[in-house]
Amino acid sequence: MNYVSRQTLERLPVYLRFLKSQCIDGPINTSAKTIAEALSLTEIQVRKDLAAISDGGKPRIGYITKDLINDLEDFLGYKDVNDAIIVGAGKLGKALMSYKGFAEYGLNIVAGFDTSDEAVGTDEEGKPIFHLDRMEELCRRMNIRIGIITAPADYAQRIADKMVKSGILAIWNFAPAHLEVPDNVLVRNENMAASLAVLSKHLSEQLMNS
Amino acid sequence: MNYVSRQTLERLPVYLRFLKSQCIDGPINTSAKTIAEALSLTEIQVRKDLAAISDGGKPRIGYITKDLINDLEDFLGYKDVNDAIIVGAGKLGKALMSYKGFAEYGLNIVAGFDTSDEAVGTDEEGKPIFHLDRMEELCRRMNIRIGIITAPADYAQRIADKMVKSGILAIWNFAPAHLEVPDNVLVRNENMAASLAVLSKHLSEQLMNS
DNA sequence: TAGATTGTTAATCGATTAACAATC
DNA sequence: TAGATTGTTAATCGATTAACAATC
Repeated sequence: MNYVSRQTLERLPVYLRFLKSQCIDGPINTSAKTIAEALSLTEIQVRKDLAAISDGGKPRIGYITKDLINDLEDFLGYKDVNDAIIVGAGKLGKALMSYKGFAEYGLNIVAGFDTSDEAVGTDEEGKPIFHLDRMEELCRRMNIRIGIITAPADYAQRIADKMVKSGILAIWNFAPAHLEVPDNVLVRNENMAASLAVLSKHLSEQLMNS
Repeated sequence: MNYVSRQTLERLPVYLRFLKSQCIDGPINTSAKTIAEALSLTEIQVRKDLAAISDGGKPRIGYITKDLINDLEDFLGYKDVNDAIIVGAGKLGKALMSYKGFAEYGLNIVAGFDTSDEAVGTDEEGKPIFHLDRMEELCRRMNIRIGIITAPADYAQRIADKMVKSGILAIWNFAPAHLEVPDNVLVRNENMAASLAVLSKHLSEQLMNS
């Protein structure tokens, strides 16, 4: 499979979502132009992205929708299930635990962990919340590779350390904290502050010009 | 104030967070090197970013921590309060409504909206949840400019349209949907599927090489 | 065949990095 | 003064866009 840049990789699920959304009564073929227009991208970019992960479309016809969906799902690994655990069973943590949509992406959150007496021992949509002390053992036993951090920032680094020790290789970090991890471990920050900065900058520019 | 690229803008809150985290007993001065090492960035990048938004540091000394914090907060508008509303009072919506941390960024969620009988009429951390029909009137009356979408994808575009009609200029979209809005309105997608794609790609690469 | 659409090669654009002069 | 650290100008790098040949 070809090399795919970070930017391309992030667009692929967007293409897939669009293709699936039109699939029910959908056209047999879809052109790069159609996709580009629907998603406010350029035709050329869509073609280049798709060239990297599909066997290619046919001139004058476009891509076979069904095959393209298939290729995207293959490449993104949506058909394999990745088990994950989540640390921090506050409101955000519980919201993610009970979100049904992740199944579509092959993400399966198997359990939550916390240290508070209130949370530990309860369930969230049938998913158990254990004490943090039991995390390593469960991760090892179940071969968990993905960890999600929804704990307060002060604990984030310690949790990340614990995750690394438990064999986790990819961390999805919702805490406003920079995490230090070994090279083979990837951290993806869901950086709310960055998003807010972009929103609020746009706002101040808009209001300035009026 | 200088032009600041999207990438720089997204890093600024990270610098600010670091500076604040060390401020209590913190050093009077902070160098670009210190910041870069703490955040796994390069010195040069930090300097260039900071040059755009501060009066500058002093050779051999670095930046005056207190002033730098001040400049960053000014630039990012953390001292002004931006009121916002949120549509979709499910678990994620409620989690965001009750998150105290947004205050630090100058974001103030004033109310939630939903259509379900269960949610409408209730409170979340003292913030009322109204019926969606009342959104436009409240936005107009309170001059709301920021809207947050935490509703199912199927409703996202209709909600966005309603937000635009209500005078909202910046939309923070958590729904897995592409939104069409006028040019003067900015959409920031919190694209979970993109994050998962990056995590899962890393994982498959790591597991392949072992 | 004609023409729409693909994939690729080259050009452009913008962000990051390097080199270096300025200065406390 | 010497040397650490700043800010700026130039070089590099990578992603996007444009141009165009290939083809169904």
